[in-house]
Amino acid sequence: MAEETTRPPAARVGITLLDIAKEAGVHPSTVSRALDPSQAHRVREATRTQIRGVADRLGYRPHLVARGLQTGRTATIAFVAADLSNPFVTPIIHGLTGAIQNDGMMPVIAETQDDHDTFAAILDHMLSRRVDGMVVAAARLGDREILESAARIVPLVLAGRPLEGSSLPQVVHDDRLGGELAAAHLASLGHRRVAQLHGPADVANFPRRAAGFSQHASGNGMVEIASPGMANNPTAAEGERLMEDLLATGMEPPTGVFAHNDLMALGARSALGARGVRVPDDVSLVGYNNLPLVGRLTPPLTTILYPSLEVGRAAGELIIELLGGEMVKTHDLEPELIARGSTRPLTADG
Amino acid sequence: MAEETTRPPAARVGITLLDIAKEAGVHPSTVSRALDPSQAHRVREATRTQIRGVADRLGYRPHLVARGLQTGRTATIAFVAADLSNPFVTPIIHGLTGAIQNDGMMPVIAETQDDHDTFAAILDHMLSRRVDGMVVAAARLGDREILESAARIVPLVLAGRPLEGSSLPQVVHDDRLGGELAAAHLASLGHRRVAQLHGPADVANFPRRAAGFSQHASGNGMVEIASPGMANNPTAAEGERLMEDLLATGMEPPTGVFAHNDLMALGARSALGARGVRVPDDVSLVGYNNLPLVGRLTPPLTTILYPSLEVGRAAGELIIELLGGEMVKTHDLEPELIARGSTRPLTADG
DNA sequence: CTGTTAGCGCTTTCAC
DNA sequence: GTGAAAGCGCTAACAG
Repeated sequence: MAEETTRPPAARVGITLLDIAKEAGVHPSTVSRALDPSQAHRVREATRTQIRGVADRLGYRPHLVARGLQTGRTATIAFVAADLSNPFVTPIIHGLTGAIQNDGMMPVIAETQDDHDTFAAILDHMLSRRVDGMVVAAARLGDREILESAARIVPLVLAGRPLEGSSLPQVVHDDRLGGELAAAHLASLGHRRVAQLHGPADVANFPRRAAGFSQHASGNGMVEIASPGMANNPTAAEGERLMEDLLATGMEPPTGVFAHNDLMALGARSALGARGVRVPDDVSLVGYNNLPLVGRLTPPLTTILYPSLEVGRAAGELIIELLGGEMVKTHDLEPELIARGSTRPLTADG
Repeated sequence: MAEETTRPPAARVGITLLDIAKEAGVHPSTVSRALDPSQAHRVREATRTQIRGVADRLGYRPHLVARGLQTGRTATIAFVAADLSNPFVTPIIHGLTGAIQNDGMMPVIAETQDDHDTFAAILDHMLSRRVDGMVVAAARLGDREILESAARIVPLVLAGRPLEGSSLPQVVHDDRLGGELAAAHLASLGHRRVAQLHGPADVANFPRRAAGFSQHASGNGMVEIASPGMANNPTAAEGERLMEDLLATGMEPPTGVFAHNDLMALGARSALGARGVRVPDDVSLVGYNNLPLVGRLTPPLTTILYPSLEVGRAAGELIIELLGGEMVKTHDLEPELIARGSTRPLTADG
């Protein structure tokens, strides 16, 4: 005994396939087919255009959550950064977004703040959201297990920060070569006494840069002044601190300094300026990343190009390949020296 | 006649409530309650701890998509930017993420590239995703209707870019006052001949900054040199172009220049440098935003602080209030002059 | 305190 | 070419 239909419990918020089906006098599944580009050919043309007309008129909008529950895919890629305030991550997000947006996919963003437990919680949460894939730019050495465990469940790509001793798919950048380029550049300018400002050791980029630099330096007769410790974070404040410590040792200062990233280089510049040491007259300074603005500093900063935008794009493409079951062809993006005004030839009196 | 159970069609990927229920010998809904903090008290303690034990042992992870379909909420906030490569948006994302991440919410990011149709498509897509709210930092004048139409469906907050003639909830920043501060600063340094480098007119921030500046300038006996057009985008390249055009007019150049944002100021600096015009010796230069690095330029850039981080955070809080059905108390964030080395008192010979 | 039942909106066999 | 029926995993009435 059919009663009058009662209003559904949840406030009706949108048009559903059922609404269209009723209006068009067909079955919901027919509407589903007519509206799905890959199935539309199974529906007679007349029915199809009629259905589409009704859908447009009613302002139908597919319910991606419902579809996701059915299909198991959410058209969503997790992007996990350590610190969103680092200007180095923005271009990665930018590249990633561009690479996946065309496929209707979008990144969901979270930030670990370089805390392991937060990281673990975020990975877990992303899995609960059933993201289709993850791009991780937050890896530190201690995070390997949680990352590999997540990667067993969903395609996961490392970008921006590599991970020592892991075989996870990643967008590879040759940090070691970057370090070599920095040393080679200083060597070519005649510098002999050099020093590095080290980024944190558990972020794999930095030890690699350090190794490349040291190897080239020692192989070319340069003297590398032992560094006064290591940055806790790769920030300007830490670069400033390290540079101060170096100057405070009282030993003869280096004529060439390689800071492991641009932010640290900026901090170092401040420390040098405060001591009356001029760049590049007294000290040549090399950074890493080529952040958007460093070319406009006075003097403009010599740096190693890190192709962030391309890294983000490559990560997106990699994820999409992985989703399509394709072979993972690991992308490989080379560093490049950008010589600018913060380095100059060592003169006789320098 | 019970046959042997066949494998479910879709590859089993995770533990479900049903698995736990079977294992624990209770009904799925009891499991649901036991695991939901707000319902757990309705379950006997013994049952509850047992259920939780089983859940932990099995590695249960709630299926947020399924939950979302049932509850109508996705724990997701859309963030729509015009251009993710503008360093001005990162802090907004950062602040937003921080403000909502504690509630288990995360931003999904998309980029309009300042294209109206792309914008419309993105809004539509976000609605299809059933995001719980939207934070929009991409509004241009022509986007009003699509924004208001989206706002009728889901809580929507404007941040970063206001919208003329709209009553959408927004994080308010007083751009007009910012313009006044710039003019007042130049006036206090004795500058009389001034000019503006205008950002695009359909991004509401810029006309407001312009109006504030002009009003204060004319009210204080300054002569504002007519600008050579307007930037198509608020970028360094456009700032450079405008500054070149201004210098190329051949008329006596201004001694004080207000660029509508820092990027344009940087471009202007390059144009000035190329002509041998020194900052601040010949021209005092004021920007807007206080981007992370501009304080470290030589000379450091005088600018108006735009509190991006707080804007992002406030937008997140506003959205959460809106979701909770609270009154919208519009946040209000003031500009602030940051006087640095790119401006200096006008000397007799200047 | 727990089980039953229904259903969120969609896709997807399987029939006809 | 279209309809029927089932079910993705969960929550939320309603009983008892």
